Amino acid sequence: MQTALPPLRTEPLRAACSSCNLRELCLPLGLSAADMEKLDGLINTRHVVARGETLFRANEPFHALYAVRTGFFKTCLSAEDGRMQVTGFQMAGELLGLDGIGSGHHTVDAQALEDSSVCVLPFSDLENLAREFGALQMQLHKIMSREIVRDHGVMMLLGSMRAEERVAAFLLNLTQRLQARGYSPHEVVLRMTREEIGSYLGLKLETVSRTFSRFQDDGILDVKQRQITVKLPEALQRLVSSAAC
Amino acid sequence: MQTALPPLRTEPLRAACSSCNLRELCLPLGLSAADMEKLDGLINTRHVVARGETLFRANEPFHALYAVRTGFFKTCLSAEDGRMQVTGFQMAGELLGLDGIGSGHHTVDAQALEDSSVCVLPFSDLENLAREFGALQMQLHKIMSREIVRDHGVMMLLGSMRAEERVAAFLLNLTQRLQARGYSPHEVVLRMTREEIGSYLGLKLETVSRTFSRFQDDGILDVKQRQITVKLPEALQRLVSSAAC
DNA sequence: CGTCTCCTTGAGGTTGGTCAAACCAGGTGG
DNA sequence: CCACCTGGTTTGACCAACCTCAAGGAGACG
Repeated sequence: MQTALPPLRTEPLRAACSSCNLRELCLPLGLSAADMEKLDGLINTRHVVARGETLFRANEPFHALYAVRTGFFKTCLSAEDGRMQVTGFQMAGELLGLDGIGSGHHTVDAQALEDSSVCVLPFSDLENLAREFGALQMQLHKIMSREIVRDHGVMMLLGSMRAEERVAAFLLNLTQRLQARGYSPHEVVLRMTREEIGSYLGLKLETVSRTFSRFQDDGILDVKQRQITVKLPEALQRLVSSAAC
Repeated sequence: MQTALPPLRTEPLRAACSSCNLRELCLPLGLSAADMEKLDGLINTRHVVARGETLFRANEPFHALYAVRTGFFKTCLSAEDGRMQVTGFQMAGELLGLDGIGSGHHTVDAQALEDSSVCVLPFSDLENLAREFGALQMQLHKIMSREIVRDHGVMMLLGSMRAEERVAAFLLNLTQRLQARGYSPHEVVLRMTREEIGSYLGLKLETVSRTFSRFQDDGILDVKQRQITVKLPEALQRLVSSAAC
């Protein structure tokens, strides 16, 4: 728990969307070269967030979306009584802050799980630019819609899957996203604790740990602390898609 | 289960946003009179959906958003293995179809739980209009963002609340939305079955039923089938907000 | 009046939670 | 270099919340 907010390091930034190797995974997807340059003009700061620091917290005023450039985040919703629910894990190319648009203030905490950097997208500028060219508008709408669809998937997970299926689905999702970023889908280094995984999946940390151990006994995984080797991805897939049998 | 799709009754519509008594709860919220008239031009059809019929189904192509005019809907996500998860219940003034924007096809089934009618908002027209005037763009973004925030709340519910708290939160949410529409927050007629409530809350129908019975024994509710009288809303509130004690 | 769907209630079982102890890796300081 | 500490992880024993299965009841409707 941090009490004093460490000031975020802010760097002037020249490297922009048009030269970013994440552009096919991020907001600029589908934009023409000309449009992308206009988007470049909007992004003039990058924030560096050290592991453990928060990019923003619930109730802070909302000004901007953030695109993860490097690193790994979690978003966390806290209830009045102190309970926390991890609502997502974000990696390179993914957007943070969409929850703040509706009310004008953030509703979750966004915390870096490793040293990270983000591009700052001032939201009113983004809306103005989106009015200028439809491709950006469409891309923004798609990203928000996909976040809704992702959330529905998590509801399905939490509402009607058993512990094994939840963990399997979680690992598959993680490996697929890593693969889309050019990493091997077989080697995963977990950036989050068992407790954070458990919170996301609606399980206790002991259950997550036990499930990892069971998967290891079954030859599906190799688990060495946070280093996971997926030996039988198809076994995970089977667990997720036909578990009701 | 319906196999033959009954054709949706479509009516030409003159009554539009500017004269709709839901305008303060729906998309036009915050628009000037002039802007609202432009929005009127976009909405030229209304669909009538009989109880039990679907407005759209997963995998159908996405063309439009739908604003519930009268009636009540559920949205349902189905997994490959046949499991269903109710992802939401929508009442007058709420939007259906946001999930379809990202992929161009719907990802859930939207089924009417009572005879209902909706306004059809062709999405490409809506995007064009949103580019013309920022107030509409902003309102659309806010609605999508609030849907994301709502989903996060459901994750909290499913991930870290016990059965009693889930049911209490569900009833409170329902009564609050009814109150915003001018109904008494004490009298609720449930439009959905125990099984649908259970699916939404990640519980079995028997657990929902037992929880209702317990609340009745505790004097919090009066339950007569689907007619619920909330006698002690503050008891529900207490359950939701301080249940960890 | 029979049938159908939905709801209620009971008895018993299972999954995952709780509590507790021990382990492990990494960092710190003597 | 090693002892110690810390946060995170693993594992076991036990327990309870919720699920499963089953029977019966209440309305709605033809």
